[in-house]
Amino acid sequence: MIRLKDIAERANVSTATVSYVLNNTGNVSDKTREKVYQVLKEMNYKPNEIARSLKIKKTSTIGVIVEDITTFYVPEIIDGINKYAEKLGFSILLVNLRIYKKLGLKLDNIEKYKDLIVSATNELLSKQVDGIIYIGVHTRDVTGLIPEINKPIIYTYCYTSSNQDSVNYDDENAAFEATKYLIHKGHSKIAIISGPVDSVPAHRRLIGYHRALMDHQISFNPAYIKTGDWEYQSGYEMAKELLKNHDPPSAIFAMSDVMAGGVLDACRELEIKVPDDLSLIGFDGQECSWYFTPKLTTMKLPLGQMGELSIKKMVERIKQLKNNENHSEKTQLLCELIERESVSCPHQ
Amino acid sequence: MIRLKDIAERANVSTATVSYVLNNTGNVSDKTREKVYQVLKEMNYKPNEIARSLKIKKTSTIGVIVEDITTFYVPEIIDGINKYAEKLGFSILLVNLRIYKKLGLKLDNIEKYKDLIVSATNELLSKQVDGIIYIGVHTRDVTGLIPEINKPIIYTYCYTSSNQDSVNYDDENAAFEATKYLIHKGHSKIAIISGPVDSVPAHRRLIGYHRALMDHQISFNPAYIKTGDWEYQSGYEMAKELLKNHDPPSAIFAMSDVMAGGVLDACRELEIKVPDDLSLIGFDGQECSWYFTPKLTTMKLPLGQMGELSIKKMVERIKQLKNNENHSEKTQLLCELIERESVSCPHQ
DNA sequence: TTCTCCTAGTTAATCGTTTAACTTAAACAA
DNA sequence: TTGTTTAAGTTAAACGATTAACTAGGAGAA
Repeated sequence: MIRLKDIAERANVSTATVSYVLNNTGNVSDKTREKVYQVLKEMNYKPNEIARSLKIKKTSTIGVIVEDITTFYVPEIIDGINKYAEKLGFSILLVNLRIYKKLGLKLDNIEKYKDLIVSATNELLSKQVDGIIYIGVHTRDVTGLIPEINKPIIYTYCYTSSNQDSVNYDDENAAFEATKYLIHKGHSKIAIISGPVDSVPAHRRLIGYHRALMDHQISFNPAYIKTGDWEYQSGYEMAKELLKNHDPPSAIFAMSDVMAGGVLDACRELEIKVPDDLSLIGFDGQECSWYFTPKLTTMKLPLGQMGELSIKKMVERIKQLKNNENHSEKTQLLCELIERESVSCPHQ
Repeated sequence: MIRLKDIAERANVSTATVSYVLNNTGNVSDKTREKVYQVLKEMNYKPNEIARSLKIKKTSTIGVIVEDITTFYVPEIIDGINKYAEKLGFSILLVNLRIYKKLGLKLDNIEKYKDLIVSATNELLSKQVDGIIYIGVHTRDVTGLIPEINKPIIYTYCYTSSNQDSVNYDDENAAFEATKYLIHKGHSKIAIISGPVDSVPAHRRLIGYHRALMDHQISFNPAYIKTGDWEYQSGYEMAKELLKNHDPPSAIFAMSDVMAGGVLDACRELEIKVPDDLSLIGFDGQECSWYFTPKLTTMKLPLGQMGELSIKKMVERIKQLKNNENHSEKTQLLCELIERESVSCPHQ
């Protein structure tokens, strides 16, 4: 490994001079600078960032903690983070908690959950990251899960009720827009398959749904509200309940694409044609929803944007921390409706 | 930030003693050890791994380069890497080339391609990673793309004709098994929708397909071989060509799940029922194939295993490098057939 | 008593950078 | 001529760990 010192010796200057050349600081004559550049190239010098980090006390590395990298929304968020991290010269130290594999889908062992997060945080802190981005599960409130550290933390794809930075999408607005879309298509018998009752995003989306109905003077029918658990099977079952109703809805808004997948399978069994006999709108904008039959109309989450915004905010906070400022802000991004084939105007 | 020195002062010992306690080396009396432990806990000490890395010349960090983190196979490979990296105390420095976003799907600007890889490698080298895992595109030969470095490189999900370490799956065997499965179901008119002619894996799979036919004395019909480009649209078009044939196949083997998706849409248009009138088998085992109608029978890639094996091999190589040994090996893993609903026995 | 060996520590150099503080010599002003 | 300023370097002390080499003191042997 070629060191700065080797360059200095070969170029007959001090290590300081080489360092000044590399960092474009200090007073170096053009002649010396040229000479140093030449030797640098000759010896194919690559700076040791570890040594540099130790001295300047920053690593230009940010830690990204994800609960499970194989869940559909994670890669796009990371991609968004990357997009800007690269421009700004930040590297990404990735910690994949593999939390579902370790604790099961329910995540009910909260102590173990916390332990995993604490040790991930410690790992990142030991490696002297300049900040941490936490990509959680949107469904869960992560307040108090990550220990206080004196470095910026940005939460994305998860809620925290403490006054910390977070980047999310606007659940209420997205549900409002989805419902409004169905109403504008002429539907008034609009059912909804929600997430679990104790879920924050499910709750907010329900509010958006109600608001859209009220805005259009559509009376609210409690029989049209079903509670699922985000997964396929619950979509399937709730659809059956809805469609066997004596006054079935003409449209269903499923709060996840995979529940919408379950609805479609229920419809096939009951020989109900989508979108001819029933309109269906999903939520998430997962790639797989394009392959549904019919191709699913859905609300696409702004995942890439969330990643981008997270890293931008991170860099801002790092700067502010240096000036001893202390800000934080919760940001909500808008979702985008993707019109495909699963919604049409109702009969008659 | 609490330093080792702070601990030493508070415990009235030298920094060396503290270091010996932390690393469980040297001669330290039980009494002193206890005292140090106590202070360590009191002050909530977290070692500075950057300083440590500088001194011991290893970072316990491996660089993972991916061409595009949003492609379907990447997260599962990373998850596999993580599984073992964590146990062994390695962190992951992730570089996402975002290569499709930068160079387009064709990747024909080979110089720019190389540039991106070189600068990713330099970044990782500067950060002193102990080795690099390169997750490529299976379809492309990456020989010569990554510069020679004196640290282990493991290639996975890509070919390299040089004698470097690689971890892949066995294309020929997978195609052989898929074809054999159709034959055992009673099919003999088996068409195949291949990847591009110049693609190494497509070529190998074709060999496996041929071998299965030959093994069962089924004559080979050139009209049953179509060339796609792995994408949906080509599956759709090639299916139409095959099915309009005067002697259409009773089964189609599509070399990617998304091409199989195209086949299904073609069948819907032509009112051909899958699996009743036509059997279909895919390749990849992407999650979305479960949501196809009917649910797709497909060959699942051993992605998690590939990740695991990559990191295992990496650790082995790091150890060997210390002893100045120099080995390398190309490993191929088996795919697994997932039986779902898109294959049945042929009529009459 | 004297010598040797152990045990339990300490001292200080080192890893590869950065950078404050210093030096030297030339340029310029009065 | 002398003094001041500036440009272009150099020197050496950090950064926070590790570890080879050393030391001091006690135990045991001869």
